Parts: sequence; C-alpha cells; structure tokens
Amino acid sequence: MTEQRVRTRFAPSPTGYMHIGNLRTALYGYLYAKAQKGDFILRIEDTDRTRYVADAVDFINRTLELAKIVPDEGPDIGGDCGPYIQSERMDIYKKYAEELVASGHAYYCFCDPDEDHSVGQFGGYDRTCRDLPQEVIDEHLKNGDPYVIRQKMPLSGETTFFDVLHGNITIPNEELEDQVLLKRDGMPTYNFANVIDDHLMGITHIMRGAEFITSTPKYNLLYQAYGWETPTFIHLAPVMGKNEDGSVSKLSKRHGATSFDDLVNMGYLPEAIVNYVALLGWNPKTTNQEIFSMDELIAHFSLEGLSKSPAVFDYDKLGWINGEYFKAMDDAVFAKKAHDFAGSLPDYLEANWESLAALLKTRLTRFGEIADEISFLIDMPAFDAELYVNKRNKVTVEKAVELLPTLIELIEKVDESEWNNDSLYAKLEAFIEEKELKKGLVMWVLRIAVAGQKVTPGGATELLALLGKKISLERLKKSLANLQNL
RNA sequence: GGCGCGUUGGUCAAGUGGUUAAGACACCGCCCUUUCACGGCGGCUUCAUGGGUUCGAAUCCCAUACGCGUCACCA
Repeated sequence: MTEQRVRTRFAPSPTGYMHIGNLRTALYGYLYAKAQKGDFILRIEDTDRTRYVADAVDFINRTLELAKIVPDEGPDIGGDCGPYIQSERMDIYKKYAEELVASGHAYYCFCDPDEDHSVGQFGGYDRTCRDLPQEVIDEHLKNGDPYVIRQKMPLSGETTFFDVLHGNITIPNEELEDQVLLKRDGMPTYNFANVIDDHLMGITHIMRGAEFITSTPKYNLLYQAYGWETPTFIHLAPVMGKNEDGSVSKLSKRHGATSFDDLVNMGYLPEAIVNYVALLGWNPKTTNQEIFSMDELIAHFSLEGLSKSPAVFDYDKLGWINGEYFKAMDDAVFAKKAHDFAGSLPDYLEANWESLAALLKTRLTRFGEIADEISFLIDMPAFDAELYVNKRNKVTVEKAVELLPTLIELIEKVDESEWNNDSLYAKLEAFIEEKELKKGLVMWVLRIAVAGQKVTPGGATELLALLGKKISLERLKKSLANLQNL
C-alpha cells in the first residue's frame, strides 16, 4: 500500500464570525496536515443562501491570516480541485445526485416542504415518495414541478464507521432518515456537498465537531454507493463555556467573547489565542511544555493527543498564556502594540509611553486592561486617607502628614535635568539613610500621595518620573492639603 | 422519547493492570521587594456511583447516574 499524501480541510460557512470552536477545528486540521507534510484546504460552504453574509470570505481569510493558519488551496489561492466555493459547484452536485438516482440509491421527492411529513413525536421524514411509479415521476419532471433528491436509506441492518478518537461507532439503519441531498433551489445540503467535495478534493482526514457523529453513517452509505474510499474521521469534542451557576454548556455568546475577533479586540495576542486553543482538547504527551509557537505546535502535533471529552474555555489560563507572550516580547514591540489600546493620552504619558509600557508588561493579562491600569495617571483618584495606612511598613495617617512636607521639599529641589527614576531613587535613599527611616515607610507615603491609589504599576519613584516634576508636585501638595484638612 | 457520545482536582490535563495518581492555570501561604506584578519555595483539592474480572483496577467488563449531541430543503 502506497503512502497517501495527507489532505485536510477547513470548511466554514460564511457567517462573518469565527467561533473559537471553529478556529480550533481549523487549527487541528492545519497542524495535522503540516505535521504530515500534507495539504490544508480551505473550502467555503455557502449552500444556505438565506444565511449568506457579505464579505464573509474576506473575513475568513483575514482571520486565518491573523491566526497564521495558511491554506495550501482555497478560493483566493486556487489549486487543482477548484472551485473552492460550493455555490460555484452546483452542476457538479446535480450530476452526482442524479447518478445516485440512476443507481437506485436516491430518489426524487415532490412533497410540499410545508406539509407535515414527520413521523412520531420527534419528526423524521416518512419516506412518502420512495416508491413513486416511474410514470408519476416523469410526469412531475415534465411539468417542471419543484423537487428535492433524497438519499434512500436501508431500512434494516446497521452501519458502522471508524472514528480515530471514538473507535467503531455503530448506528441502526432505521435511525437514518432519507435525508435531502439536493434542495429545491438546486443547492446541495451540507451532508451531500461534503461527501462529494471531500472526495473530489482528495481529503484524507475529516476533522469536525462531534455533533456530526450521528450523521456520519449517512456519509458512509454515500461513499459506498459511489464506490469511493471513505476518509478517516476525527470527531472533535465541543468547546464548553462555564455558566454563572457553575454548570457548563457549549461555548456561546452568553459566556462572553466566543469568537477569535472578540478575543483579539479584548487585547489577547493572536498567537497566544492560537496557543491556548491548541491546548484546549489536545495534549502534546511527550512534554509538559505549554508555550508553543506555530512551528512547535506542528512539530509536536499528533492525533493521539486529542481529547474525546469536552473542554471548558478558561479565561484565566488564556490570560496566563497571553501574559507569558507579553513577557517574552521585546519592550519596544510591546510598547507599540500596547499603545493601540491605551486610548488618547496626555502629553506627559505620551512622551514617557515606553517606560510606562515597560511597567505594564509584566502586569497585564491582555491589552484591554491598560485603560484601567493607567487611569490614575490621567486623573488623580478621589482622596482617601485610609490608603496611607499600611501595617507592614508601619505607616499611619499621622506619619504621612508628618513626613510629606519634608519629602515635598526634598523633591522640589531635584532639577528637571535629573528628573528620572534612578536619580530620584538615589536621592530618596540618601535621605532615608540620613534620617534613619524605613524605606518602606517613605516610599509608601510618597507613592500613595502621588498616585492616590493603593496598587500601582511601578513604585513611587517610577511614578514620579512618569508624571514629571510639575504634575508630581501638584499631586503631592494636593494630597498633603487633603491630609492636613482632615 | 429513540439513537449516539462523554465522565481523573474549580479549570486544562498526564496516566492504557502494580505510580507517593505527573505538570499547568486558579486559589492560599512564605520568601524576594519602594506597593502590585515578576521570580523562587510550599500548600490545597481528583479517578461520577454500584457491581464484577483479577493476587492487584483510574486503567478491563456490566449496570446506574449525570452531562452533551442528534432526530431541518442549517451547517
């Protein structure tokens, strides 16, 4: 047996929205193909005209590009198996559907879609048109009556297919509906177009959501009817979200951000999202490493590491991974990217952005937190004497009132040319030594007085340097006045 | 309801008959420290339940429970 070149595909419908679960499916398909030195194909499944969203294909392309998932073949790339947009392949589906009718595996159905042909409480088509006499069929066709083509399922026995994750799965044939293959508007259904395209495009491994497990026997029957070799199926467990009551359900809007775009807009780096999503349902087995570049993911990827049970999307872990990416970033690069999320800044922060960004780098979980982190540098928070109280450094309001005037005096003497973290720190240190004070005490009072907030990115002198002499002194004096007026 | 899939700590998970049941996130504590963060050290908490099989079971089998999916001219 010759080694077959691995070909996987990502087949989204153009909705203008890339759900995390879809992104993960695309990623795994890509990783597997690349790990096997095979091809990854992008195919657009736009057979539902009512759902079509303008520019959705561009959107999908942009998203994949951001995620660094690059197809080898696809609508804008071309390839030997095009077109890669299903609405442009209608004649192909029609031909194959008719072939199936001719071979007795499918039949024309003229039922009115608004009529109820369901069976039992839970529906299912009642196979009304299964055995229409040929004359009746010809008559309908001659009149140009609308029709669909349905697959003729065996009524007994069972169908088994193999799934890499779940092993053999067997489903009784009587559970299988005579599903529509070709719709009234001439478009194929998802279940039909998939089989045709996957075969014609030489797809060897099909990765898709576990929700398709139940319909897979219908695929197998189709492959058998055509005498085609069935591809390898890999049904991925869904990505779940945690509800407020602690229960979990399939990740959806109510869980907050659920699309790749949402996450990027919140300030997570695309590569961090991809890294996290890869780990959500896959484990590298041979290593405990958690931070992976795309190349490393490809190098480590194997089907054995895929999990068959659902995984809950965890923002904490995503944030941690994102933070790791931040820490690994070059300061200048980080500053540049972070700036886009900072909003409009006052001049003194704009001028000192690089040093502010350096302070933020190890403290962020995502860029979206920046505004909250730095708002105290733009507007002094409301005065609160309690902030001066700190047990560990033995700071009290009284101590602060006593100490602050001296500190202001000292700082006022620092020349503009020396207004930077190192000199400010050196001068304060000298002062602390001379007066035999505790460093924690002095720095605490100073930091609170200039920041007006308990927790800050950076210490007292870093904040002074950032705010500049003029604003720092204004803030310190205002704080002192507030303290004295108590 | 039928059919199908799933179940190791709060979360992601390793583990494939014999382990002190890895590791990570989160949480808590300690150290470091001009606060916080970073970094370092430590702690907490897990095999859904009940039966088997076996000298021995998280690992194999069977039930039960719970969760999820599916039953469209949507994908």
